[in-house]
Amino acid sequence: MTLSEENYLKAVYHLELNFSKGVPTNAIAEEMKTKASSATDMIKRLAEKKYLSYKPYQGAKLTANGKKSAIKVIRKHRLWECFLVEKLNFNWDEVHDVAEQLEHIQSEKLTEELDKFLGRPTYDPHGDPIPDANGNLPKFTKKKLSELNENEEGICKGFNDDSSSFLKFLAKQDIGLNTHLKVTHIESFDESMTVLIKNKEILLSKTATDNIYVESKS
Amino acid sequence: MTLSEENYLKAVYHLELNFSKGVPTNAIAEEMKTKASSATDMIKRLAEKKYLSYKPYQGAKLTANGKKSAIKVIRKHRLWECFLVEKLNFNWDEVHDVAEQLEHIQSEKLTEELDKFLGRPTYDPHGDPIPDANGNLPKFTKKKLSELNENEEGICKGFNDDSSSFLKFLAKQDIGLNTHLKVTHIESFDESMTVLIKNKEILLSKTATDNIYVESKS
DNA sequence: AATTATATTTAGATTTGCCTAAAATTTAAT
DNA sequence: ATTAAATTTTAGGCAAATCTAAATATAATT
Ligand SMILES: [Mn+2]
Ligand SMILES: [Mn+2]
Ligand SMILES: [Mn+2]
Ligand SMILES: [Mn+2]
Repeated sequence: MTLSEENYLKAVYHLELNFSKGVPTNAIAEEMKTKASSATDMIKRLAEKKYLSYKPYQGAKLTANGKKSAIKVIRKHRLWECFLVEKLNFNWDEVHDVAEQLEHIQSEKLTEELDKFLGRPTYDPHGDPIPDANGNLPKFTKKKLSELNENEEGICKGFNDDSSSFLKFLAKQDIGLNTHLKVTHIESFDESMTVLIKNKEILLSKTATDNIYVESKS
Repeated sequence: MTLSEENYLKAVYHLELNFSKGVPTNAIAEEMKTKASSATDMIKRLAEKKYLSYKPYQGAKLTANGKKSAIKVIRKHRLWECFLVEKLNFNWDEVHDVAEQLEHIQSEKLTEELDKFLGRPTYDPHGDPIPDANGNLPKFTKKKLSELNENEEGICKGFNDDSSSFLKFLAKQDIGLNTHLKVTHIESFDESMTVLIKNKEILLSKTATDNIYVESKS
């Protein structure tokens, strides 16, 4: 499997969480920052190789095989992110791009030994669960911050957007993994939220609260 | 620079040690396990990009720029080999192929932090010197074991052939980095050597002694 | 139901890296 | 100095991954 094929599989895997039927070509193209025609070509190749099923105009669905392959790549990505943060002094907002490269290194032994070396972590620096060697993901009851009601409390458990700009924004607001927070007010007209964090009240847009996962404390 | 371009630069760098004029196309092709025609194509591209100078039929010579790029890749290769052996329990005879992949990861910060994490090592698990961030190599007065005379003693400091089969052969003979040895006899007709290592006498072919570097103890 | 708009696919090109076979050049041997 | 052998280059093609522009299918409007 080529590097590009792996990236497409990963993209489809992530998108399947948001699409009940097949994942549309356009969604895949957007995720891969490429054109729909390129996506079509690659989807056909991956279908040919039995990594996904595909009917023209009906989108793509990963096969069991494709899902397994995607999860392997995601496992490596998240393990490397742990390594960079915990061993090499990287900040959590600067690991993603390097992990995008490291996730394609092919060596079962390397992945296994890295996992062992890191103490078999279950979550990456962004709170995302790390699949084990068999592809099993730890259970994860995540809820969007935007789903909390006024006066509800929660603990930050992850983020939907892994981009450096969003993570830097969070750092500036003093929001990190396991940060405790309380919703003090929801502005009805634009759904923006006032949140109490470490004795400071901060205002978060709906766009922001949609991308923050919390464990409801109730 | 593409992954393939980096590998060619590295190949030319290593070959320049054995060729006083330009490195012949055939030598590059052989090192890259490809055909002379492919090598010609790539040499032209690298010359176009000013990584090497090239006159048809006269072979290739790295420019200062090309040499710098090659050394950067070699630095990463050897640092990763240290990491695999010292942190991830790899055996020295199984790190090369994985390092061939890892050496292409692009991140100045990663290389620098890895170097720091490993304690700024100066030699890799095979005894090869690791260039520093500026491309400077530690001085290295290596001599082939085959150059020693009868009754001379030496300390093993590195190997020319990094292949798994050769390293496994060395392990079997109990030869490793810093192993002390003494030449007890040289068979004149085929230049094979009898060497005393840890109170055992073993016979080594010329092919073997040409690939073992020692520091003469005299 | 017909029309318009959107999504998707196909057609035709481009770049990188590789291949084989044939031509050209350099080197070695008669 | 010719001829023969080895090396190197050129010519022509192929597969992966991408692109733009045009054609086709599906979805939304009137
Ligand atoms: Mn990431
Ligand atoms: Mn992550
Ligand atoms: Mn190596
Ligand atoms: Mn080495």
